[in-house]
Amino acid sequence: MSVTADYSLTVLLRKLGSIGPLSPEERQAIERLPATVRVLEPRQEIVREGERPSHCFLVLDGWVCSYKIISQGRRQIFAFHVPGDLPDLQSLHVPVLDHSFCTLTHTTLAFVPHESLRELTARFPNIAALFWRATLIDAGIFREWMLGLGRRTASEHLAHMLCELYLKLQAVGLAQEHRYTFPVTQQDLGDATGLSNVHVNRMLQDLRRRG
Amino acid sequence: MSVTADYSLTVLLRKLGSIGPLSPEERQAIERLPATVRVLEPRQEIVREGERPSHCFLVLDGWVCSYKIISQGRRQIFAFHVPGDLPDLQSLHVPVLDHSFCTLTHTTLAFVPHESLRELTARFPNIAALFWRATLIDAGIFREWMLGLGRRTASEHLAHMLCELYLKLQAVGLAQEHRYTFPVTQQDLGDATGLSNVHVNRMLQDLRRRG
DNA sequence: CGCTAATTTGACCTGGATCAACTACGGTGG
DNA sequence: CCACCGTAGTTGATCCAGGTCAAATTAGCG
Repeated sequence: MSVTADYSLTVLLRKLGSIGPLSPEERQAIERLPATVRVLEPRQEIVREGERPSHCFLVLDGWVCSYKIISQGRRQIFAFHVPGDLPDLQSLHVPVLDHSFCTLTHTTLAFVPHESLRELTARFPNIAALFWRATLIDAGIFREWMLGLGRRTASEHLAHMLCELYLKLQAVGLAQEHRYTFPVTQQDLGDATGLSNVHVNRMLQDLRRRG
Repeated sequence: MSVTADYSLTVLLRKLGSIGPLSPEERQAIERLPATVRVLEPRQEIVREGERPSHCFLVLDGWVCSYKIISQGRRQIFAFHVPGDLPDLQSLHVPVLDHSFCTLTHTTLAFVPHESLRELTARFPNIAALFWRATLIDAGIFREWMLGLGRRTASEHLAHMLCELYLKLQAVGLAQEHRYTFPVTQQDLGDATGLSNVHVNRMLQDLRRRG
């Protein structure tokens, strides 16, 4: 883990801008948020279930996922987080984390003190509303994942997830022309879809065959 | 569907009180919320995916669930809602619903205009914070369901869900001494756990056998 | 070029689905 | 009071999507 002072929070502006309009003052306040930047290797833990973080982290570059592990190493991934996301925003309101976060790729994160975020949202209710809407959008994605986990076939589920990620990346300008780089292991994809890595592999081949 | 003027929102006080403290003024403001009460039969739709509701509904009595249906009648239930819950609170911030709600039992609902709720939360930021925390708690439950859908065995999943419902009912005083009435069909339980009604039946027998 | 992690392939197995019958039970109407 | 019905709950037989295990083949990468 290394620390650097050179960073830019514009990717957050882009994300919030895709949810609703921001005034110039609001943009400025966001850009001036104090942050500590850290660069992490792939597969490193960021915060663990049970901790009480004092900062939220913003993904500047790379991919992160949230997950939980139960007995016998069974793991369920709940979400993939891409640049612009604030994966543990909820720690502002629920002090102890009920799940963990780790990196999937080389990743750059900006850690912002809870206190600064609280000031920001108190001063700009509109930003608070955008954060709130962002979590409601995430809840909608959760529901879609549940539908896939419970009631879709393996290939439907995978196809749906790939499309969803395309849309998510497109919103922050990281995907165009129906293409994007997908730096996730088939094992991880399995942990997200509730499938085994072997079956993920076979279903992906099947989807490729069908276009 | 019948309409009556005789109702009490105290069950909401109880629910919010189990999340955080409420001042006397706040309690009063909640009790004075204008509401239209309706009594519904079991298995009736309340609001459907795609609608733009102008009211939120509060469960006063009975059980409600949120769900989505995909091709070939496959249905996934996302949550069970019991008295004190405001299942579609999110419609305050995301105008069009992405899933549906229906009753499971004879149910009494109070419909509260969005406008009144917006006034309430604007006037009492503490109430807004409690609502916000309530949705974060729900998100935590969503994650637990995903874990069950994706990575737990059928019996683990069922057992977990039954325990969770016990705790939820206990919070509003509807369960004591490790007992509660569970008015849900095995078919519905299957749609919540991603299992078939037949397998739910067998797993319940198995759990009963083991205590 | 060698090492490690990821993907792919094949053989075989199993948890849970499906289908179909049968039972229990609370109405409801005669 | 009983015959009839519709809705859940049970049970049994059979099937298959997806899991498990293990080995083989790439893909990176220092």
